[in-house]
Amino acid sequence: MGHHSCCNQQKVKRGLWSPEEDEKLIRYITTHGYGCWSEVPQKAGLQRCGKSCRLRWINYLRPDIRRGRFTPEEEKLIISLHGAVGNRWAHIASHLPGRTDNEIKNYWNSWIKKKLKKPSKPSTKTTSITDHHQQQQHQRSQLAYNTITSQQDIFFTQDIGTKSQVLLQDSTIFNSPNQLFFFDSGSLDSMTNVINDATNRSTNNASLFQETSMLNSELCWQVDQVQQQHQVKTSYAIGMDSNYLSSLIESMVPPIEIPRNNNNNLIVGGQEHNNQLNEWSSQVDTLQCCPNYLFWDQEDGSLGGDHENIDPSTSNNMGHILSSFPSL
DNA sequence: AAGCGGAGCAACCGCGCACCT
DNA sequence: GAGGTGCGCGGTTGCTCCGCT
Repeated sequence: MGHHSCCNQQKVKRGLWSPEEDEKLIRYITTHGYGCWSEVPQKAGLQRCGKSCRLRWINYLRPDIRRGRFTPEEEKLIISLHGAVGNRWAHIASHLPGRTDNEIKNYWNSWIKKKLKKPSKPSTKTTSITDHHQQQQHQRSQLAYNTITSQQDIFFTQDIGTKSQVLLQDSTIFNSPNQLFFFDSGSLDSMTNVINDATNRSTNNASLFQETSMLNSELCWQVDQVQQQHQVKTSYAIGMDSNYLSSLIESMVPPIEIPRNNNNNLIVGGQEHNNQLNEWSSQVDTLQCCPNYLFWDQEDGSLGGDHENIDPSTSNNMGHILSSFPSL
């Protein structure tokens, strides 16, 4: 990849924009539109590179920019979306009209720093979260849980394992009656196979992971308050990226034997798997799981709309999910 | 009042992707 | 297909402001 020619010019100005420059840019774009950004500075009489003009316009000068404090609703949405898509600020911003990715990013960075400085609520139940990254994720999850207090909270989450782990650790999380969790999606074939396989081999937990075939199509995991004591009555599992499998299974799988061959590799569908499946299954092996945590019931609700082709990795689809989300 | 440090935020940098030639 | 260019995005930097000592 070569350098961008517009940014190599010696005479381009950098640093803060003056009001005169702002005015020139606004005047030009409002009359001509921006078209090709690399041509904007020349045509607008600015000694800036096109990139700089674009950034200034998008992040500051656009007429539809909303400034000022983030509302609690916006905060919640940011938290939820960040849980779902991570640091994809542009995607998050697309769900917050008038807010820019830069603004959200800055807000998150300062906000998260502030929150993390506060001593986190010590967990009453101890589970081996020794890894630093896991601790960070755990903190983030706790943060989300502590922050979101409405009755019907929605979590869009990538770190499904962390959250489910937290759920299992902390019964107070179940105090909210209808919490919904969205997970990023990916191929579920192998996971479904594993779960099916594991379920078939489980004698004591036949009710677990019922209807695992639905894993391929559904996207929501609903926690029902009725089932307190760390038991989830109605759970909808959904498309998950393979990256999340380990922690998910870690938290959900009942204490069953995962079939392995002599090389300690996982056997799924008669085939040996020595990839991620082994990673998570090894964690499963060592984790203490409550046998009655999860029930996978037949899906009887719908997120609304046609989500056959949902690709949660795109903001549009996430927007679709959000907009079609049923009011509970 | 001056110095210092942290918070907030605007802007830059570097990379990846898409498109065009 | 390869190279050039434009755009968009996430990460980072550095400036300004403000509170504290």
